[in-house]
Amino acid sequence: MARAAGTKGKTRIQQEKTNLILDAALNIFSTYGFRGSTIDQIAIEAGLSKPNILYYFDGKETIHSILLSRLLDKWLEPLKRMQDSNDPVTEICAYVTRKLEMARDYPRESRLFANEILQGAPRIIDELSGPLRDLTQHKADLIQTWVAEGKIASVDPHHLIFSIWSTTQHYADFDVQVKAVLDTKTHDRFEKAAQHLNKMFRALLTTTPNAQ
Amino acid sequence: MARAAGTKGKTRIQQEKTNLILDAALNIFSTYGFRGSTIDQIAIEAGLSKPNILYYFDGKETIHSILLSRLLDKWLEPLKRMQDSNDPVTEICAYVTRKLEMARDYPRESRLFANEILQGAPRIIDELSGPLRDLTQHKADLIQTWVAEGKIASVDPHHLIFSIWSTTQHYADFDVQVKAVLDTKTHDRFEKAAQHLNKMFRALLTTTPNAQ
DNA sequence: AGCCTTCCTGACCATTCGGTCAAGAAATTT
DNA sequence: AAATTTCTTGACCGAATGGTCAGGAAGGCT
Repeated sequence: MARAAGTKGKTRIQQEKTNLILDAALNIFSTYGFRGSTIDQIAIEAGLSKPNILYYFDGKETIHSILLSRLLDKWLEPLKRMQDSNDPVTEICAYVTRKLEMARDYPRESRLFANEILQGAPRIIDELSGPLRDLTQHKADLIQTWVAEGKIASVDPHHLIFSIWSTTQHYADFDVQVKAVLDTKTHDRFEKAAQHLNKMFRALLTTTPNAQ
Repeated sequence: MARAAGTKGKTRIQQEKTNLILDAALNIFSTYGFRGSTIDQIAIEAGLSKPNILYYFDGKETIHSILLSRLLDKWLEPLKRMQDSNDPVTEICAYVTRKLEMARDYPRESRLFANEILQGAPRIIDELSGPLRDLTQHKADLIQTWVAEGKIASVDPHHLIFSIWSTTQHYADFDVQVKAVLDTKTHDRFEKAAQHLNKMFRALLTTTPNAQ
C-alpha cells in the first residue's frame, strides 16, 4: 500500500515527491495517453526510480485517476462563474476568454481530458453524465432565459456551449496543428484567437432575429 | 515481407482481407489510439488470427500509417472544394456543412486524426507543415480577398478556419461528452448542430464593420 | 487429377511493462 | 548516539505484446 494514497502526503518529503510525480505524470499522460504512457517514462521525467513511484502511488491507474479528478474541478470552474447579468453578451464573452486562457495556461490538462474523452471516457463517464451534465443544463437554462428576455439573439444554449468548448480547447488540443498551419506567425496566436472568438460569439449573440 | 504491402492487393482474397483488416484496424485505432491498440484486438475485430494480419501487413506501424495517409486526402477534400463565389457566406457555410457531415459520417477517421494530433502528430507532422499548411494558406488568401472586397465581414481567415474545424470535429471527437450532456435529447444532435453552426458563422460573416 | 501459388495458424521468441520485495540509505525522533 | 520510522532501489516476476517461422490447408491453373 502506497504511503501517500490520498492527494496530500504528510511529511515534507511526501508532499514534495507526490507533487513532483503528479507533475511528471501529467506531462507524460497528456502527451501519450494512458496506455501510451509507462511508469518508467514517468519515473525518468520525475527523476526518480520506478519502485519509488510505486512507493507513493498504488499504481499507474491511481495516478491517472487522481490527475483526472483534480482536473474536473478546475475544468468546470470557468463555466460555474458565468452568472446572470444585465449584459449577458459580455458575460458569455468573458466565459469564452476564461476558457481560452485555460487552454493557454493549462494545455496539459486540456489534452489529458481530450485523450480521455476521445477514448470513450471510460474513467469519467459518470462525471460527465452527472456533475457536468447538471451544471451544463443549469447554465443552458440561464442562457435560455436571456434569450426569452430578448437580451441575446436566439441560440441553442447547449450547442452554444459546445462551440465555446471546442473553439477554445482547440488551441490546446490541436496546438501542433495550429502551429504547423500558422508557421512563422504563431507567436501571438492566443491574442489573435481571443479577438476572433470574441468577435464571433458577439456577432452570434447580437444578431437580429430577422437576420437569418 | 507482407504480401500486400501496397494499399491494393492483387487477388480477390487479398482485396477482401486487406479491406477487412483496415476497417477493423480503424475501429480499434480510433478508439484506443496507437499505443493502446494491439494486433490481437485488431485480429479479433477482423475475425482473423494475429499471424494472418501480419501476413497482409508488415506490422502495426504500417497499418496505422496506411490509415493515416488514406485519411488525409479525405480530410482535405471539403476545404479544397471551397472556391471563389459571388456568395462567399453561403460558400463558407457550405464548407461548414460538409465538414459537419464528415464528422457525422466518418467519426472514426476524425478520432484517428485527433488522437494523432493530440500526441504531437509524430507521424504526420510533415503533412501538416506541408500540404495542409499550403492548402490552408491558399484558402485563407481566398477568404482575405472576400474581406477586402467587402463581401464578408472582417475576420482572421486562419482563425475562422480553426473555428470551423474545431466546432465540427467536436461532434465526432467529443461525441461521448456531447451525448452525456444532451442526455435524452441526443437523437437529432447533428441537425441541431448544423442549424446552430450555420447561424453562428453566418452571423460572424455578415456583421457590419462597426458592430464591434 | 496434379502442380504450384497463395493463404493460414499453432507454437514460439524477445522485449516491454506493471508491479513486488528484501535490504539498505536517509530522516526523524528519543 | 541509538532507535525508529521513512524513503529508495537493484533485482526479480508474471503477463502482455509485437513479431517470426515452419508446415499445413486452400485456391487456382494446366
